[in-house]
Amino acid sequence: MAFQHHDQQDAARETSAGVNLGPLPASVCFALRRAQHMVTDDLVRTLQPLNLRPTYFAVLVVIGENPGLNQSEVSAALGIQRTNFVTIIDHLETRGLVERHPSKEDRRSYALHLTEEGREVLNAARQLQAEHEQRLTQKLGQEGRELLLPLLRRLAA
Amino acid sequence: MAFQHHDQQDAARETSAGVNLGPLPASVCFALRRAQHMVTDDLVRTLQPLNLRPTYFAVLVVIGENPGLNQSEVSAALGIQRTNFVTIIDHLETRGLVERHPSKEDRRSYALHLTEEGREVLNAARQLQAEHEQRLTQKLGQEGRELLLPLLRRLAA
DNA sequence: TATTGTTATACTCTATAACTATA
DNA sequence: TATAGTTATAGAGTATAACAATA
Repeated sequence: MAFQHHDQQDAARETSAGVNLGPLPASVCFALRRAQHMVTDDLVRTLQPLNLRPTYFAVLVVIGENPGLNQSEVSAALGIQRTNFVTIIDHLETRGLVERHPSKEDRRSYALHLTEEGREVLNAARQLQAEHEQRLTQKLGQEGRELLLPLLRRLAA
Repeated sequence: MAFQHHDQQDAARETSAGVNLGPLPASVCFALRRAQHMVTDDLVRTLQPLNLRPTYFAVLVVIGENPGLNQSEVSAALGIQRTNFVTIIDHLETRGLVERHPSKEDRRSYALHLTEEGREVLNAARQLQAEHEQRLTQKLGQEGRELLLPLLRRLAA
């Protein structure tokens, strides 16, 4: 055949130190792991000045876009278990970025809202995150980025 | 309207529950996170019958392909810190899959080798991992997979 | 001095069981 | 009985500092 199967070559790829990694470089799981490590590290450093971890940023985004949701709704939208979400909201509330308002329809739940400072921090974070995203686009190319995102969504679906 | 410009809509995409996720669905970092979660879960379930986590599988692969390496070399090849690698090797040695042989050149370090059982488990794991990989290829399409891997490597570089 | 393996430690993320107060 | 929020707990993964033996 005219074109070679690069998958076969991938299977024998070596690191810079000459270590044979076998099938790992051709594995989507391990490639994802390494890419995510680098990208997350960059986003963590980018949001460092605001003392915001990526997950906390995502929570601010969702509450900012959908004020009044309760904890179960926000955590479900982000794929976080409600049990693990309590600590996150506790932290954001202690920092004065989020408020738990008593819900009028259901006295078991809280309606989540950003404070004024929460909105300011969120706006600053969105700016920094956009710069981080632009850095990735430079790495991938605009076309590369537009190819990558749908492929990742297919994997997550 | 029948068709829409999906690029623009990404920034306002909603979940099935109607929650607005703002810029998150257009973020490479968050898309990576979700994809990796799904893919890793599948690999974990796939290797479950062998009681092998993906990281432990990767360690067996590297030792199998490069017998005689020491702990620092294997851990560096996989991007694991040597300090965190100790527990991993302890576990694999206790299970009888890996042996630490005293190195003849450097009495500080061990030469790592698979046991016979280690080779058997590795072979079985490679078979299961290949099936997992094929499952992902069905999701992505062969072309999708060949687009995805180089993009992920560019991010990790 | 530098490196290999090691221990101790800590922080994040994730996962499960069980409780309380409401519905 | 089911759900929202909570607590307690445990397992991974990842990070740094410091030590003993050896180079």
